[in-house]
Amino acid sequence: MKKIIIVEDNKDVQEAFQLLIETQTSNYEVVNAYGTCEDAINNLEVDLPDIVLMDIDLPGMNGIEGTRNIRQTLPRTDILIISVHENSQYVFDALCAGATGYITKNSNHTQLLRALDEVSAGGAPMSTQIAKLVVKSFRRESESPLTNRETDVLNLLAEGKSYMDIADQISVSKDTVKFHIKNIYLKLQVSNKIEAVTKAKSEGFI
Amino acid sequence: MKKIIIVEDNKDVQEAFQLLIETQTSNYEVVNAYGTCEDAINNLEVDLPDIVLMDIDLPGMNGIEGTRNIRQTLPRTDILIISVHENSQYVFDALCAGATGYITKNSNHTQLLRALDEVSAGGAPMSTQIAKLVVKSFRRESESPLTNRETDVLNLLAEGKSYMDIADQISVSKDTVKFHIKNIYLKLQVSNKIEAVTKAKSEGFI
DNA sequence: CTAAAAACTACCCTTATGGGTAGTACGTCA
DNA sequence: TGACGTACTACCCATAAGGGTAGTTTTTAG
Repeated sequence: MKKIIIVEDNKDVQEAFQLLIETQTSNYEVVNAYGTCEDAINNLEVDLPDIVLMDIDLPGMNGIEGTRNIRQTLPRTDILIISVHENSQYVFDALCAGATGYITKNSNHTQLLRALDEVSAGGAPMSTQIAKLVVKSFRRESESPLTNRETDVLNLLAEGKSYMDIADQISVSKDTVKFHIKNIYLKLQVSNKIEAVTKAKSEGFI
Repeated sequence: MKKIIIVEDNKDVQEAFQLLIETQTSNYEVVNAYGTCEDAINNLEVDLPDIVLMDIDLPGMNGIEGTRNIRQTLPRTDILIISVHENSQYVFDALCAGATGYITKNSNHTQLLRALDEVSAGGAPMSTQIAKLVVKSFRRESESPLTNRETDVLNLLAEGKSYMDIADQISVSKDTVKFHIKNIYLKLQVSNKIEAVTKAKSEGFI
């Protein structure tokens, strides 16, 4: 039997979740429900939840700070964010804070219960649109101003290779490598390796 | 009717997918199946697929390069990776290359068909363990071996500052900065700025 | 076919970087 | 109290990196 606590300030939603879990499942029990993270955190040692269902918009400490906080105390507890926000910043912040999954409030009952099962199975449930956001964050969209050769050179530079290493690897002279790098700096408006690599990475050129 | 192409060198798997899609769905049709990315790419303009089912281990161009390539030609086509690898590097590389979803080959028929529906609905299907990997990548767990001072120095280094810049900024001598950097290299087992910054970032130290 | 764009080579010069070695000073934990 | 970790300073040396200039060849696009 997995112990669940709910952190949700809207009483109706809180009760709906509780009812749903208690009537529709036999593997989960809601040991407590709180309206604020502060309250939940104060009782963590007593509740020892396996799973926390966490809202984001909460009075006082928000759900993301709460997530970070709870994970420090109970690192093995899974925290499932249930939020109205599909905004990418919220999602990433929550995941960075240590949330296990992120589903939206408009998910239906079946989806919520499946999410609980997925969490228990070591998974990371995310609603379709959320998963899309996460995947999108891995993608590079923008057009690179760099030529293929320059991109090759920059990639090697990013690996920590020296001019000579790069020259050997792409079979050109050291001066040619230097030439390409000078052009890269010009295009990216930087003046050293680190800045070039950092900028190129953030822009998705490499 | 969504058009699908399959890129998979194993004939049995290829035919299994094809059969599955043709017999179990009415919204999808397999317009072609190829054993290599090269073949698939050569026929892209003719096939104009809505969805590409892509293997990773392929003779010649691998599935990740293939994904990058296809996305350049047909940016609106969804590419669903179907791979045996649950290795995080493969997953991230695939997502970075522009894959829409990543499911493992041991997924059952229902899961594969659901993945197709999710892709069509604008989602990003991932099998449970894959989603977990992705979520984990947002997390920072490890303890930094660096002292506070070293971390400060490394952060400035990561901004592209020179030894002198850093010295001025933290009000120590250039030699002291050098000293810290030497220790950073020692601790991170690297030998230049780029490697240090890259490693520290990937380990979450900065 | 021709004019760019891209890739390439070369040389000069200054500063930055990385590696080695040798110390001092301060706080803390055993 | 004495070893250890941290922070700091200093000097030497070789090589890497960055910036400037001046060209040739190859590819690509109009």
